[in-house]
Parts: sequence; structure tokens; C-alpha cells
Amino acid sequence: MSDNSTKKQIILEAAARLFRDKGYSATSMRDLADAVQLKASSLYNHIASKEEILQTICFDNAHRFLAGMTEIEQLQVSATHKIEALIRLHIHIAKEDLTSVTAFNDEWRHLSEPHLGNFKSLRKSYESRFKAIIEAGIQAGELRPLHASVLLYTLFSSVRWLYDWFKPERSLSADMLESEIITILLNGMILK
Amino acid sequence: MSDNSTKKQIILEAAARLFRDKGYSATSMRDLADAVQLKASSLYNHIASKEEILQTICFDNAHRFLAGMTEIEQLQVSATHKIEALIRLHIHIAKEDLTSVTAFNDEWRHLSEPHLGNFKSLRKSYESRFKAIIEAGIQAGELRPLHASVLLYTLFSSVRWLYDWFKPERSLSADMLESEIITILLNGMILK
DNA sequence: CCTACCGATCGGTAGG
DNA sequence: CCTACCGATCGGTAGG
Repeated sequence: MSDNSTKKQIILEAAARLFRDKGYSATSMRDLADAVQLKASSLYNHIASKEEILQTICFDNAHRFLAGMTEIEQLQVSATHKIEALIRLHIHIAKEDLTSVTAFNDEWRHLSEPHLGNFKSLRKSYESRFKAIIEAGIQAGELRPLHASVLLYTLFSSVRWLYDWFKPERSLSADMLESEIITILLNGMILK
Repeated sequence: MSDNSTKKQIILEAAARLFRDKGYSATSMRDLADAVQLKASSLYNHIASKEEILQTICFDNAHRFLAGMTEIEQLQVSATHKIEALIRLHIHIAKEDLTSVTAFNDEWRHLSEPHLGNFKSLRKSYESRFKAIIEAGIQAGELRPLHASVLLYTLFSSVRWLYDWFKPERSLSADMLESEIITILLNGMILK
């Protein structure tokens, strides 16, 4: 049983890497089997289907983001500080499990219904809660009076390149990277 | 002949839309044939292969960006103004042919060699030239003294969400969108 | 965990 | 532009 769940974990990690590198559709169960030194049919002792793997990756990561959001919402600090905490959240999640987050970001659209709909709901909820914080910041006069959705999506995608880029040269430490990104984004958003 | 090139154009546009919506690998030639009211085999009177379509999309767009870069490099203005012009370039290209740019952005990795290598070279060249402008701006004391690559990629990806988002609600005009994004990014990058 | 195999679908070709 | 069809590969199952 513990052997079993370990093996499943190995399969999930190999799958995340393949999905990130080749995409979900271009990854075959035989590719995945090769990566974990198994025959394709043996994979089905550990997982139910190819899509179940994608579901696990997508929903696990969605819940990591939502859990972080829930914590940050409860902080008794300014909107600006909450936004800074959210930027750090995105960077920390990326650092923790880069391949999985990348696959989650790029491959969720291959979910079938009803999973696709459920996933979109979670995502929508995360965005709404993020947007509410931004709107509070604008109301409070902390942030530039721009459209909240422009601020939201600019911020969102600004941290997304990390997922494609984190691996190569490491002349830049993760901490340095984090502080520079926060400098750029907060100065871009903050009023004066 | 002119009929022929028109039909080819229709096929390329339908393909870009399918590649954007489902991804290159998940789009079959039968999907594409249905979209243009043809049988799959008839597509091959207009195009040589599935990958040739992807090549056309990827290299056409790469050349649009490079042509814009060449023009902007020759302007006799400050680095900050060149960067503003580059941000506008990205937004304008997105507005002109949204589906094609999205497919180019997300699906180039499915190119086979030697096209993949050639594509990466063009991309690398574009990034280097962009980075040189950013570095000049830092040298000149116009931009915050951060790592040029952090500024580059933050800026790059900040405009990328447009590709996924441009379509829906149009309560925001494209001009308003453009000016807000430039406000956020330039204030984030500019010193003081 | 494997061998053997399934029906479906893939990109693409032959031939008209 | 179509019908008919190719070999290869797909996700997955049967049976041990």
C-alpha cells in the first residue's frame, strides 16, 4: 500500500513533466510508461485513466492557490500588503513544484466535463477574490485608479513566465528574483 | 490561383483557431476539414502537411515581431520611449490577428527539427535585442537598476494575457486597455 | 506486473 | 474535390 502510493506519486510526477514538456495530448501512455520503466498496461494498476492524472494535477494545484488565498484574506493588513503576499504566494508555489504548476497552468483545458466546468469555477472564484482585494486597494486610494481586471491580469501573467523560466541559469537567486518582481509590480500598481 | 490562395488562407485561419482552442496535437486534420467544409484528404490540395500549417503560423508571426523591432530600434528616442513602442507593438499585433498570435505563442513547441531550432533562434534574437534596449535604459539611469532579464520577461508576459482575454467583454476599449497597461509597466520599470 | 490484443482514430496517399 | 484505404499509434482491457 505504501509502496503503491509511492509508485503512484512517481507516475504523477513523471506525467507532470511530460505534460509540461510535450503537452497533454502529445504525451502517450506509452511515453509515460517508458518514463517510469513500466509497460503501458501496468500503469492502470496505479491510475484509472490518462485524464485522471490531469485531474489530480489540476485540482491539487487549484487547491494550493485557494488555500493560500484564504490565509491571505484573513490578514489584518492593507490591500497593498495582501497583494504583495499574493505575489509571493505565486512565486513560492512555483518554486515548490515547478513542473506540476506549469502543467496545471497550460493543460487544464484538456479536462473533460464535468471536471472542466468545476475547474473553471475554482479559477473564477480565485480571480474574483483577488479582484476584490485589488478593488479595495483602489477604493482606499492605495492603488492607481485603473480597471481592476487590467491590474489583475497584468499581475497574474507577470508571474507566469517564471514557470517557463525558473529552471535554467541560476545566477539569480530565487529571493533576488522575488524581490525584483515585487518591486516592478508594486511600483506599477501603487499610486505615487 | 487566386481562388487557391484564398482557400489556403481560409484553411490557415481555421487552423489557427483550432490550434488556439484545442492545441495543435489535439486538433485533427478531420477537425480542420470539417471547419472549412472539406474532406480531410482535400486539405492536401492546399497544404503539404499539418506541420506546414504550424510552420506558417509560427514564422509569419515571428517575422511580424522582428520587423516591428527593427523599426523601433532605429528610432532616435530614449530607451523608455522605445520600450513603450515595443509594448504598443505587442498589443497591436495581438489586436490585428489574435488567434494567430495565440497559436504562435502556445504551439511553437510542436515544430519538428530543423524548424524548431530555427524558430528558437529567431525568438532568442528578438529577446536579445529587446534586452539590449532595456540595458541601455538602465545604463542611462532611466530604468530601475534591476536584472534586465527580469524586466524583460515580466514585460513580455504582462502583455501575453491579452491573447487569452481580448475577446470577451468589450466594456474596455482597446485604447483604454493599452494606456492602462503602459501605465502599470512603465511606472514599474522607470526609476522614480 | 506482463503479453496479447481491442476498436478507434491518426496523418497522409492513390486514383480518379 | 471525392471515395477508399494505408500503416501507425492511440487509450485502454482481458487474462493470467
